[in-house]
Amino acid sequence: MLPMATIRDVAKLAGVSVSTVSRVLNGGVVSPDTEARVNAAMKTLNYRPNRLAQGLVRQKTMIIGLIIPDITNPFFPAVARGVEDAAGAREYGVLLCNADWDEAKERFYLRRLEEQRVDGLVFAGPKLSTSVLAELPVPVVLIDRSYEGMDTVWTDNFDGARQAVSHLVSQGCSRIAHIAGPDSSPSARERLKGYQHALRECGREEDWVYIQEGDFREQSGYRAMKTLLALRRPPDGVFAANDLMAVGALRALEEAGVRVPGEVALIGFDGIALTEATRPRLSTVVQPAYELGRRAAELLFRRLEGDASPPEEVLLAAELAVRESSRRR
Amino acid sequence: MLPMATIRDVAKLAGVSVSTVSRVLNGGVVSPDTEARVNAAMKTLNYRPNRLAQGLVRQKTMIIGLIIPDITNPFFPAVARGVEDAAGAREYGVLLCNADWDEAKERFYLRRLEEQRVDGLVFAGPKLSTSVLAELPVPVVLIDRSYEGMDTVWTDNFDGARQAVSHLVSQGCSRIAHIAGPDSSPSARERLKGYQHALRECGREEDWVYIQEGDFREQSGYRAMKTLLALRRPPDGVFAANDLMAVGALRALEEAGVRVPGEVALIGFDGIALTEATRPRLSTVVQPAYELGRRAAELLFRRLEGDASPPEEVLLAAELAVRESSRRR
DNA sequence: ATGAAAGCGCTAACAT
DNA sequence: ATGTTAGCGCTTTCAT
Repeated sequence: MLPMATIRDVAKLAGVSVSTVSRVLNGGVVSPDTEARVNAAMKTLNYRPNRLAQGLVRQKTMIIGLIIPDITNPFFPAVARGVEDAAGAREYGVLLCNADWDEAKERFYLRRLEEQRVDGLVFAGPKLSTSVLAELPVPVVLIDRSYEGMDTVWTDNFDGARQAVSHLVSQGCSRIAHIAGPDSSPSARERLKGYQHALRECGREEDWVYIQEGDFREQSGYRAMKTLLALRRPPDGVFAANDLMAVGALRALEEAGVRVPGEVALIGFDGIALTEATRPRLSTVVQPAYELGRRAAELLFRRLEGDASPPEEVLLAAELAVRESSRRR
Repeated sequence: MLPMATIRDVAKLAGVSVSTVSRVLNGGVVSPDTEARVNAAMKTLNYRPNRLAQGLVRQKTMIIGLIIPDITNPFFPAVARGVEDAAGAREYGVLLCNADWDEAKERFYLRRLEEQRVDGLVFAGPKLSTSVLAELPVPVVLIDRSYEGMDTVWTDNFDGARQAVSHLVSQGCSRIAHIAGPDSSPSARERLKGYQHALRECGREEDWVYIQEGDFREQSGYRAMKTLLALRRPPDGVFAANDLMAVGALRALEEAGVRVPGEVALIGFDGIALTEATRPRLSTVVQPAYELGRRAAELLFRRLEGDASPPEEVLLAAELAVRESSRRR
């Protein structure tokens, strides 16, 4: 538990100057003989270079920030893991922040990360005005939300939703409902648009009456489905804007004794593990969550390495996974 | 995107010395008048104190490390969230590391965190020898594994397992199997012991022949259950050492057309969200994952505040959640 | 109440 | 090939 050795201690023990030690640390020219002595000294002192001090002079901390809404939400662990793997490979650390879909918290953590002088930032919070993000003194990559002039990586939510609805149509559904996400979420809005577009394409705008807004949580899917079932002519196909709400809808269906997919075909969005555990297994539009995180971090590192090309918008494909809850034929 | 203002810039603009600025920053004695001028200067320069520089002189970084096996494993997000909440409340940041149950990675990240001069560490990796952890120059709190002389917080795995088995007995099971976790996991070993103990208590050691070892993953639970079903006299009750393996077992049971809980009663361990999505819903022993993380972090902060009392072992209770997969009467 | 100056542990010119 | 030195941005005595 003694104070950690400094570069000075190493220098003294090895009988050289601190700059020589710094050189062996950072790969400068050093005679093999001194290098050996320095390394020996480092070992006996169990020396660890101080990243704070390095950061202060080099003006980089080798830390990036990651702001997400909530790591306990099943969509984000894979995102975080993707970011961490990309960072770890480059000797970067990741500072994790849970902002709870709360603008004040997003702001709070942003400030903290500024004070920490993180070298860059992956931001997956939906609330904070993008203009404040654009003014940050470090590169930022957005996840799941675009903004003119900033780097973004996101899933093609519009197309994913379109695929889901087309699939329901192909299964013979004639009244297709949508349990939408909160209007404040950019990706929820895209999914809603994709739903509307797909129906318009086959001349069925009248189904739009079956739109219910939820908040991405299981309970809201349950309630929305209850509402839909109480209609005079209930839908026979339901596209939920995320899996959690789809699971809630499934529960409502089950309680009402409605056969799935027989009477109502159901599909979700995200591709979380839960979808494989339900019976029937839940069809879903799989988001490449890990890739989302990894690509975002990799784009960030390209910026950190000096790439000054115009802002990129990386659009990752969503993939339809047809399982039991929507398969009728 | 201009370089961030320093304390010097603030001092100059406010017409005072840097030490005065530092005083208003840290609550020293300053005349109301100068304080106002300094604050104004900070605001116009959008000044953010540099935590690196502060850390270098104060010898603390306000960062703690968190080493876990894998954030995408459904048990850990809640743990991480607990740690983060406790840390955030004290203005600390959390550096997240995924060590993948891999000793080399645990070692690697440990080194990284040392270099980062984190003020302390919550360690949930199962592999690394505890003696190296005990020698760290900063306080460490272990999760889910105890070690003589170190702070630990963990779930009462032994008692949780005992509860699970007693419950199966009470449901009339006469041949109770255990799908164990890997022997390398301390908590898996405790659960196995709890299973054995409970059976011994009612004189049924003979059931021990029904022990199958898995690796905590879904697939291994599936395979273990297959093996058990192939037996001449298969078990009529199964306690899986975690929920993921229980889900796998459930799948095997379903494929074999075995009624659950009618012919085989099943119970898992952990209390992950998946257990509510299966049909039948999976009974389980709920671990207080969030609390595990929160308490670990809080114990760590007590140490950081100078508490030098003897090492603590915090044992959190596991709670039996009886759902459909094991309820027979 | 305020300022001057030393130093936290390191890197990066600049010398030699 | 190696050493000397001036900072990086801050806190903290010690003066005044």
